[in-house]
This record gives sequence, C-alpha cells and structure tokens, in this order.
Amino acid sequence: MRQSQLFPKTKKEAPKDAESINHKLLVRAGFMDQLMAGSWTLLPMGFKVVQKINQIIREEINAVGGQEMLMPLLHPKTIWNETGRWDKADEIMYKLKDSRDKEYALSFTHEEIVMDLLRKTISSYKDLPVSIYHFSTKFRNELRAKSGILRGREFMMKDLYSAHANEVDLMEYYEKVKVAYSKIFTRLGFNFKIAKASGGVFTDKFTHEFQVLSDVGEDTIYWKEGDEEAVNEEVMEGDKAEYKSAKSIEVGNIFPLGTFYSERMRAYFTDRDGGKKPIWFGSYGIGPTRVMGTWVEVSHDDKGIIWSKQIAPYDVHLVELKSDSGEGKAEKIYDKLKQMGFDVLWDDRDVSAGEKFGDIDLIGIPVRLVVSDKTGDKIEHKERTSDKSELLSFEEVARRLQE
RNA sequence: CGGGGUGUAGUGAAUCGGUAUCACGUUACGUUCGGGACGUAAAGACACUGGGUUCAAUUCCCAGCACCCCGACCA
Repeated sequence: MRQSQLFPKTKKEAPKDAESINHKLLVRAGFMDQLMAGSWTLLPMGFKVVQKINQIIREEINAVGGQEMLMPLLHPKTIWNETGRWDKADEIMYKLKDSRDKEYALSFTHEEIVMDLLRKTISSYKDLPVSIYHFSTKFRNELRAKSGILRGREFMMKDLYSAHANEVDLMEYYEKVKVAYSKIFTRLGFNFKIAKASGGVFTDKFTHEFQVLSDVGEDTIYWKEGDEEAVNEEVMEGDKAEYKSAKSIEVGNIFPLGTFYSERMRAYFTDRDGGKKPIWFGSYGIGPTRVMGTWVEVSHDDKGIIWSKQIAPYDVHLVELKSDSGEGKAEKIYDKLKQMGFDVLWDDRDVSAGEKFGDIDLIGIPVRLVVSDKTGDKIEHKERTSDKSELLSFEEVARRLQE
C-alpha cells in the first residue's frame, strides 16, 4: 500500500477528550474513528488488525471443530420471551419497534437464536455434538461507554455455541475450548490469566474469563502463586490477603450453560435409549475489537503503538528519504517484497523525514526499512521495539521477514 | 442515573460584555529532505442548540444536547 493513498491520514494531536491510551493512539494513527460514545468505525488499518485477530481465532476454533456461519442481528421479541431474557436482560438490550409496532431487539448475544436453530435441526443424539460460531456485531446498552474501544455499545464479537447430548460431553468440549482460547491469547502475545467468574445474565453457573493483566482493566482478579486458575473478585472466597491480585481486561469468556436454554425453548433430541432429552449447551465469546484496544493498552510507548508481527496491519513499513543519487530504490524494494507475498506499507509521500519517522513510530508496524543516500545498495532495517538499526542486503531483509 | 469536567475554523488552543486571535492542518508557488523544515500568498468560524439579562453576549444567567472522567452495571 502506498501511504499517499492510505485512508485516512494520521493526526498530530489526539481528540481533546481522549484520555485512554487506546483511544488516543488508535485515533491518531488512523485505525478507528468515533461516531458517538461507544460506537466506532474501524478504518482500513484498524479493520486489517481486527481481521488478523479474527483469523487467529478462526484457525483455533476451526481446530476444535467449530463451523463458521452468520446469524442475523435483528431479533423478534418473541424468541427472547421464551427464555425470559426480554425482561431479565432489559437493561442491556436495545429494543425497538417497527412502523406496525412489532417489537425487536438488536442482538446482544445469540443463545436464543442458536437454540431456535438447534430445535429445528437436531432430532437425534446422532446429530450431536454441534459447534457453530460467527463473527458479528453485538449491541449492548452499556450504562456508560468508556475507555476508547474497550467498552463500546456496539462492538465485534466472535461467539461460538456448542450443543451436546450430555453433560460430560459438554464439559469435555468446554475444556477443549478453554485450551483453544489459551492458544489464541498466547498466539496473540498476551500475558493473561484464566479466572473463574459468575455468569451475569447468561447463567447461574460458574464460567471462566480470559483476563489480560492491565491497570486500565475494570476487573480485579486474584490468584495464588503456582495456581493455574485465578478467580474474579466477584466470586472470590477466602482471605484476599493470601492472594496476589491485579487489574485486568476481560478479552474472552466461556460459559457452560447446561440445559437452561434448551428446556425453555424445547430443544430436545431423542437419545440412544429412546427418551427425549434437552440439549446440553455452551457459549464462548471473544471480542476482537476489545482485543485490539487491549493490545494497544499493553504495547505502546510515548511515540505510538507497538504491534506484534501477528496482528500488525502491515509486515513492513518502507520509506525512502530524498537522495541526490536519484529516487526509485524504494519502489523496486516495494515491488519485490510484494511479489514475495509481504504486506508492505510504503511511505511514498512528499513530506519531511521527521514526519515520516514520526508516523512510522505512531503506526507501529514491527519492521521499518529505510533507503537513502546513506544506505548505498543496502537497506536499513530497524525493529519497532529496538533503538538500533542495521544495514542489510535485500536478501537478508527478506530472510528476516520470513523468520 | 448520581457526581465532576469540557463544548470557539478540519484539529488543538487564546479571548471572558463592544461580532474572534494563534498554531498545526489545507490550497498555490518556490526552497528543502536522517526525527513532525522554511519563505511568500490564500481559503477556512452564525463561537453546540434554544431561551433570558443587556444599548450590545462567544463572554453573564437558565434549560437542553453532545463528548470525556468517577460511581452503579457489564464482552
């Protein structure tokens, strides 16, 4: 991508109201734009980051048998009445009426919708288990949107739903998803903990949250040295003094929902013994837009964002500084790297060196390549995380990028 | 929804009773080019909305709206 064509331009100053890091940096660097409180446009680079996050999630969910699909966001009131959540989740749901006074909800989750699908499609234990998911927008009427993209009223979510013939199978799958989630957040590069928590409007049972340690987090989790699992403050038993604690951002959660939904929505199947039994059900969510914001909160410096290779909007940021020996070096490198399959952002703008370097640090792509008079036939290679640069040949640069 | 803060060119700020100034950005031309460079010229604002006080309101008062922060609630 030629930076001269990249939409939009970076900003020198953050919006005056912005306080949180992800708000300031993601807006300044041109990754997102605010429409209103809690509602954000993902600009081209922000969308690329979210797609990369989604792809990592997709790979790991597919690896545990998840099948991707897409469900509607406009839901009839009747389906929410079946489980009582039209009233129980009243505070969080956006509700609306059409011109004939029919009532709808904007999706804040999809348990009821999946359950409707399952009762129409599952009739035998042979049809189970089922694991289906989608990436889509969630609407939640948050009392207060805040912290940039971390708590919006409209955000992207990957939600996975699984259906099983019995509790053992559900819990086995629940553990598999827990492992898959751990792989996802490990691949994403987070320092996270799995915390036991309550289920909110979803379930009365215990659940698990994936918590990234960060001072801007709204949750507080507690754990004992050596323990695999932490606990959320809300469900903690025992003496706090015996635990280590930290603020954290919840980036994912898993819910073993049991038969609550299937019983209320009459989603039964015929089991091996001929009897009708309710489907065992679980749901599992990750918020990719929150993941992006969380990444910025935990990975930045005073100059800008520091993306990891896994989710950076581009593999390389290439820049040529004006030279006496004539230009065109960068364009050749750009073409060659593209041919090799690298995603390159080439700053081809006619602006000062300082402005180019400023934007490079702000945008935060992991590798910076500079060519100029000083570099001769070599290329200056610098990583965003380092202050040092090296002069390398094109081949050496390409090899580094492939590592 | 309670408490606090802020609303002035695209962005960030100044003016704080006499109809608005600066910086950045933008446009044109020229000079520059290793950390947001310089010169010249130019465009760009019903001062959030509505009401009130006043000879006169961006400025004071009231109401509303919007955004941010703290709290209650939550991926």
